[in-house]
Amino acid sequence: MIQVKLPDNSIKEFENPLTILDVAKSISPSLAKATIAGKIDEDLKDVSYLIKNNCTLRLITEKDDEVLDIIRHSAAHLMAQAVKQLYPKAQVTIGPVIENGFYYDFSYERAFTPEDLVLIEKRMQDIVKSNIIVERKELSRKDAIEYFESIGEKYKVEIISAIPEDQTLSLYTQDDFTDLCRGPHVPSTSKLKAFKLTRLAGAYWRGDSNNEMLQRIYGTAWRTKEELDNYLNMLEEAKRRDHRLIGKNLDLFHQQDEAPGMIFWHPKGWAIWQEIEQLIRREIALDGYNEVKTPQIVDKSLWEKSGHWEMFGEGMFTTHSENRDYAIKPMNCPCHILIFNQGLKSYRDLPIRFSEFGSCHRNEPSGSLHGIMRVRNFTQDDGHIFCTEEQMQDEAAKFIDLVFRIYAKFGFTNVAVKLSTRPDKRVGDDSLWDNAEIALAKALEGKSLKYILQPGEGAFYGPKIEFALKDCLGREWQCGTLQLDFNMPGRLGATYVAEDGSKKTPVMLHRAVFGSLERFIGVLIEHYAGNLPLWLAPTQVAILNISEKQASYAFSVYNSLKNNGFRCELDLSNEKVGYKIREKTLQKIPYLIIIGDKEVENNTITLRRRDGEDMGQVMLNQLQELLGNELVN
RNA sequence: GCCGGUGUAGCUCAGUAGGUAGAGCAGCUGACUUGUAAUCAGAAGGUCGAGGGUUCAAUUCCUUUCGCCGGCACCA
Repeated sequence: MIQVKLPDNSIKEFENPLTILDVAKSISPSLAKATIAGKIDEDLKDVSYLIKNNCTLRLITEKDDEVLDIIRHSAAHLMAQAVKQLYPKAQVTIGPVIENGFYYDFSYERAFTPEDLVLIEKRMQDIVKSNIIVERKELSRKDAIEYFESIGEKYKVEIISAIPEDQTLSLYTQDDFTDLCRGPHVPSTSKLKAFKLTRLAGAYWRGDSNNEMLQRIYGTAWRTKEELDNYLNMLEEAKRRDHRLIGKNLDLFHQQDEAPGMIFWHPKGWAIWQEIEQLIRREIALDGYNEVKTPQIVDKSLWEKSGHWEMFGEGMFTTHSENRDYAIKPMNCPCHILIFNQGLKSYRDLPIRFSEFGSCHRNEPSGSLHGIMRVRNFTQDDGHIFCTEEQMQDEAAKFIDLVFRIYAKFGFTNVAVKLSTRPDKRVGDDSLWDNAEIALAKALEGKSLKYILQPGEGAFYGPKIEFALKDCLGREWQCGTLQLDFNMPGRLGATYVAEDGSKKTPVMLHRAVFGSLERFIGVLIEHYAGNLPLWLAPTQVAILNISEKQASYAFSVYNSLKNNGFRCELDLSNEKVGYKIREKTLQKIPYLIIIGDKEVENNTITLRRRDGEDMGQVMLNQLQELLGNELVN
């Protein structure tokens, strides 16, 4: 007798082993039809899975969240089947599920084209219509290798060879297509109702740039057409929010061929920058930082001592003068140590906190550049804290508070925290790394912060905590960082005199709230879709007259606001007010002031908000109060 | 850096089986003096990313190169 416990805690008893589908059938035919997989105890299984022992079972239908991964994985197989039918010479490699979809990498004699994509998707639809049964079978390694060798799929053979000997291998077959896969999968292709192939790309075999480049096709798949449409709309929305587009339309900055990866900030973009920079200045002053400024170009020997030359020499811009070689600084930390090294430091001086809006250059690979998010010249809101080992945990904790405090001022409250530990390529011995990693973990645990561990992702000189903020579309942007460094101060000869009179090497914390100001502004633009809050808006108020008659009154309103520190512009152009409103609204200016004969007569202005709300007539002093109240930062 | 795509007026884009290009908007000039998301008219605006080749002739074909876009790889 087999007992199967269902989610409502009822127990069904069966005489003989039976499949998950049989259990579903025993409940109702409609449920059997809707069942896509089953969860036996904690494992997802195909509906064909044979239940032999007592277990708990939850039937997975379209309504369950678990079904998404199954659908996406099956969609990847479906795509591979379509590709093999259309292009028999293509070899399949891997096809995993990713966020929102799936991809499959193929080895093929030529690149796929957008036209191919249309054909492939069409063929996928045909296979769905034919309602092909998806069957699972298990094979020994030897048989599996033999099978894939017989059909000429050498990548699959390579994959199987890398799978541990003791693991059972399962194959999934749908009509003429068989793939190696752990599963589970949908029972038949008709379960795949909402998918779309989204893009083509090159991708290295096994993710290694030394390997052959494969043809990757990305797709997305969902439970329903509606979910698919929602996702596609989200992609469209992301396009509309693209900082490169908004940056151009709002005249914030530009980039051009002569300076790839560099930014030309226009007055409006720079106004945003300055607001942010000043805010950080105010906030870190509260936390005891002292701002410094260090040279842009420093002798190569410093970078050799710091270890950067060996590690990142390729990525540094260099120059020379009178037989000396220099590097344009890619980081500020060595220079901050040089400031620390001036004069004798006592333990009583610690912690010392230096901050710098440091303009750094890194010769990033051309293919990695992206708008203002990934550039070759960026400005770190950098800071280095020199302290004793006893102080470092408090300093780490203090910085964590600072990060959350500043993010909140920009409306970011959803922050992911990650701890990255020692990478393969690193400096310093393991005992130093042990201490550093433990200290960071303790600082996080002291704040009861949940964090994600990222083994091997640390910097070459120390482990780090990363702060990634989530924007309104749920996208994650890594910004803040806190890195503990037991190596560089020693390499560059930093010391302080301890209580016992001995010379000791301080611990250094590298830290940045935004990492790159350029990138952060890009994130802000996309998060707000250009509708920046009043305090950040490059132009806060635009004053529009109805006709020439009110020009001088409008000008006096403009002057009054300007003299009170508001960023405003006056539009006396010879256009209809509807035209001016449209123009200024497209510029995403938070407030529009409209001035006609009525306003002149009553000594008022009429206020219209960016979202279109007409706020009626207000007195000028009321306006300043209203705007002032909104500028809480 | 790698794979693929792409580069035409300030912007968004059309176009040429090879015969040196066209629209809308913006800008300019003029008229209109305007009440909450585009008033009308006129004139003007381009080494078709850059270099080389084929050709009587190249923006178009070939080639090199640069930038940009989508991924991959990288990211102190």
